[in-house]
Amino acid sequence: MNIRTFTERFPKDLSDHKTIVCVAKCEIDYEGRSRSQIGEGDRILLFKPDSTIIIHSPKGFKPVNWMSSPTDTTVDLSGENPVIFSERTVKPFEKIRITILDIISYSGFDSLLDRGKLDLTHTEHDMRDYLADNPHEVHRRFRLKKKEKKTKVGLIDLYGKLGDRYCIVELKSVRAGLPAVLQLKRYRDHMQEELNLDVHAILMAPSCSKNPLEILKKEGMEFKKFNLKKIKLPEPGSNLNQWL
Amino acid sequence: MNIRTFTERFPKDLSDHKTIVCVAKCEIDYEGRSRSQIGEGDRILLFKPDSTIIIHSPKGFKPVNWMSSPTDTTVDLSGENPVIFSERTVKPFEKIRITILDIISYSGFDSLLDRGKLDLTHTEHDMRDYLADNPHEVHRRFRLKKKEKKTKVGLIDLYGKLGDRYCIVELKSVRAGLPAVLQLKRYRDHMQEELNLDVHAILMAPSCSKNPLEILKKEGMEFKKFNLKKIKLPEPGSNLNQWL
DNA sequence: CATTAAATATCGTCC
DNA sequence: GGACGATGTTTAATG
Repeated sequence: MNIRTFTERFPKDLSDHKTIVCVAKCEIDYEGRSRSQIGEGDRILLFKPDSTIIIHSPKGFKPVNWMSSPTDTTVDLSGENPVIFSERTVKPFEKIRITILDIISYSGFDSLLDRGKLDLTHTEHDMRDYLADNPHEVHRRFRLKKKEKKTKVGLIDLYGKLGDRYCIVELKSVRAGLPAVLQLKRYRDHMQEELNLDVHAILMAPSCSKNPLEILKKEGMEFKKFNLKKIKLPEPGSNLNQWL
Repeated sequence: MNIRTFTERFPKDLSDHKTIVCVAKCEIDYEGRSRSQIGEGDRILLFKPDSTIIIHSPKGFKPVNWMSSPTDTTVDLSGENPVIFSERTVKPFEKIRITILDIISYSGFDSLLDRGKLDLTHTEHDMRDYLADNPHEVHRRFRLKKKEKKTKVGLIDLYGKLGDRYCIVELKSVRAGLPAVLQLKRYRDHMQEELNLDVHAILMAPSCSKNPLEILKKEGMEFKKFNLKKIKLPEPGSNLNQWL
């Protein structure tokens, strides 16, 4: 595979919705929400049928550059090196220029089909539903009044009462940090102002950072350990299994 | 390319640090911080030399599944279908199982080389440096005392004085929302407690959401519009040009 | 190793 | 389309 073959095969524009996987030595310039430039190097270029472009360096999780759909992508073959040029057609307006210096591999696929639906569980959403169904795991006397109660300063995960005292609960499926503690404090302060009553606030998470935990306690709020991993939840795919 | 060829080519373990790009019909199971399952579909599988695995569906920016380096990845060829199994060797422990149902394309690359260094500009960091050098753009009388001042409740972007009054500045390179406003309020409240003095607080960003802006004003803080795009900054790559 | 905040964050959902 | 919060966020900087 060389550049000549590339110029023959790469679509003039990508409106034919092919998937293209190309390994190439290239340079890349980007301008949009920020700007970037990267010089010569070998990268994996992925052009998706929905016009997404993703460019990976041989290291790391994050693409070195990318363009989110929808984009207009064309290739200019008039110069010495092919130049792929792509512009995002909606806000935020961004553009990228990929100068192809050498083609290492090129493959186009006409009809990749993925009807699979990702079934993701054990997220914070599952935690919230589980505790709404099992309020005693929040507190022996907790009675739920509302899941995801909207307020002017944000969404309270669980809202209810402890005896005749109001109680709000903030949930984190991963270790809680300062933002989580402040989020809870903000909800509590807002509700206390709203109700003109003392409101009990509980943070539930598998763990909490040290400094934020101190702040939480100083503010008279409560931390309660809760690990989603220890809870029996339907396995991913069980929604399908019901049909078998 | 068929499964037999795949079983011949795919390394028994990936310790030889090849880059592998493979398009395959597959099923994927993941378990770690959460759990996921996805049934049969055509996907692009990328195995990087640093043991990163990224799996893309033909749509969208985000991988449908992935594994961050470092991972131990092996393939089991004993059954009817090859099964790629990968485990993360450090926290968070995670694992993924990719069952290969059909191979559409397979390419291995021994020596992809990327020495390019991404030069990214027009980020919040550039905004902070620019305003530190041009304090009058914060306020006509602003005198900088410290960039990135550490406090118990976080990092203050710019810290200085307005006449004999203390002043803190929070910067956002993108539209500011509620978190930014509360971040600033937290810094201000902390500093006022610390100094036992009234502290002026300024939020600088290209724009600010409506509700947060109201809260900011009610709290006696100031919003000042600042758009990095309008500022002349060195182009990406200019750090290299110095040497030419 | 934990903490903290940025990111070209992306994505979903509600309004 | 804006606003808001979760994310298997990842990444980088810092103590």
